[in-house]
Amino acid sequence: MKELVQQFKGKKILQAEGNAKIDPSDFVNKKIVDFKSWGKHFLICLPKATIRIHFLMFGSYSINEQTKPARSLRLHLKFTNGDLYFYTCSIKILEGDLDEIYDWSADVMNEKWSATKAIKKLKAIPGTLACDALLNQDIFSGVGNIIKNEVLFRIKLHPESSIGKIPTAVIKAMVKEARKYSFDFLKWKKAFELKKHWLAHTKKMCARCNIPLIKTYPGKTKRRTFFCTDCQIKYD
DNA sequence: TGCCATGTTAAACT
DNA sequence: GAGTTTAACATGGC
Repeated sequence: MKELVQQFKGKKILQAEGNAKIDPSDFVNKKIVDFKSWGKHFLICLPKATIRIHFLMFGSYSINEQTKPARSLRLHLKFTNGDLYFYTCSIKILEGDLDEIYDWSADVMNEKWSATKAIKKLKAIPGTLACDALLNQDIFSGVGNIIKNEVLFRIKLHPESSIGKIPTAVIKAMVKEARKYSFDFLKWKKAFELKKHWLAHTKKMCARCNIPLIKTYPGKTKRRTFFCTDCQIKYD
């Protein structure tokens, strides 16, 4: 999405409407300074404020639709060269310096991503389970439940392993794979072949052992988790 | 056709 | 006050 909206960078917002809780009329006549993202946050930077979009579970967007979309419109921004539409998303206005609001080094897809800082943050929460740690947006901003399951499977780590008991080499592998898989995820999503590459998520059988995978809702996050009791090692 | 889920926040609880 | 649970959002996929 960030790539597709670049056509509106530097453009002035001619019209703004929608059922967002914030007043969209504030955006009219403001210029888009930049588009940024931090994990699952999409940021529309205006001169003195930032529009923060989060798509939650079912959010969507469209660009330059010819006919007015039938779906309930959360926000529509009109530009001289096209239109940007948002549906079913959370919209919030951020005031102040984004560098103070966001830790860019926590975003797994950001160029400022720091594996070293991620490892330090993990060391500070030894009692946390691996399945919860991977979903912690302050450590792995951008990682969601699918990526969690796939990363754990790929590094052969049991989701209920305690962070403090996991060997350093495996922690390093987790941090490295979280970033790598996120880039693969984007690549496969663009090719509409995301599911084709799932090895654990929603799977019935282990791709390595060919034995049934376990499906549970572990940890504090209680999110759907698929894992193999044979090849994913539990450290506790 | 009904149920479930790629996520987060805030209110309502304990 | 801290921690936990529930509701809300609202739609596509299976």
